[in-house]
Amino acid sequence: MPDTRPSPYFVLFNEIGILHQLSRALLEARLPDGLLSSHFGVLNHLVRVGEGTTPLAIARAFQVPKTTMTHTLSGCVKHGLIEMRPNPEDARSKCIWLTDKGRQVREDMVAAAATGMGDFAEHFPEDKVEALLPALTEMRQFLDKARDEI
Amino acid sequence: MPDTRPSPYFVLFNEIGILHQLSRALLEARLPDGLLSSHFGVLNHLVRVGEGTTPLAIARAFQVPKTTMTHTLSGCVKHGLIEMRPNPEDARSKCIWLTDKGRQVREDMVAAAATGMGDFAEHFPEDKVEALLPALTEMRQFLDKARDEI
DNA sequence: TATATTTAGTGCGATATCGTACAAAAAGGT
DNA sequence: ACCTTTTTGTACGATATCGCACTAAATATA
Repeated sequence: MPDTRPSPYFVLFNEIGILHQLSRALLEARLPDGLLSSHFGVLNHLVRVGEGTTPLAIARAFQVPKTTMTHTLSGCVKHGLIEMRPNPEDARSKCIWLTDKGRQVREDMVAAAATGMGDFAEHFPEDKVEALLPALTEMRQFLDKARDEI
Repeated sequence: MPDTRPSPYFVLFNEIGILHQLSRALLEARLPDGLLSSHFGVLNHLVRVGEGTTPLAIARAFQVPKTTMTHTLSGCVKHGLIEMRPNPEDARSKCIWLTDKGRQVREDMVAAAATGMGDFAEHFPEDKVEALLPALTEMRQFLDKARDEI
């Protein structure tokens, strides 16, 4: 009789998958027209980490293949949220900058997401969430390294 | 000057997105040929929760749209991992059962994933992971309900 | 019973994701 | 300087995802 009790690791990654699914669906339900959670992620990243980074750096930050990021960025360009300038230090590369519209849209998205987050925040106060972050971040960093090695 | 410091909620969902990305990529790198993390999830679910459930119930469990689950299940059928029988209690519905091959493949997948999990388990012992699960599960359940209401 | 509403699953179309292969530039080795 | 290897971004094709619309069956209502 083989094991049917799942190891906590499977449960963990299963929960993470579902949480990702749910949070994405919930966010996108509140975003305007064709805006996607991936676009939101990029805009947020640019504001937080700083503009002027390259597509590859962004892809690495989100741990998605660079082709995926190319596609996502082209979607942002099509929506007029970002612009791609040549990289003065590397002719192969590009630099990503927010447009004014992109900054504005990001503000709106944050606001929209925040209202949707209200109920959530009531049940899960900031300090409770913050308590989770170190472990999750540590796991992320570990898997990040493992990805290169394994 | 608008806020650039992200709320812990954004960080949380960002980490979850990346963790999902990484764990999926890591798992699929160890799966045979065309097998996908979604297939693995379905097989695992059938073993854990029990066979004979319906496509819709599985879709709800993973919180994906039912069309997505239809597609995933048809992939499993094409790989000979599951079979769909008519639901004796509801002629519209189907019941999902593992095939012998499906059970075998699931065993192999679990083994393959487990070897890849070895390093991870060293750094994150079971009890550390278990300590995280209640909060994550609670969040999942909350968002689950919120999805219907909002 | 007859009709309306809800529910389960699927076909279809649009789009996202991602692996492969590629071109151009950069970096390293001779 | 020349050649090789690595790196950056992209085009392309295959497949996954998912919203919409539909059929058939079940359920609720008149």
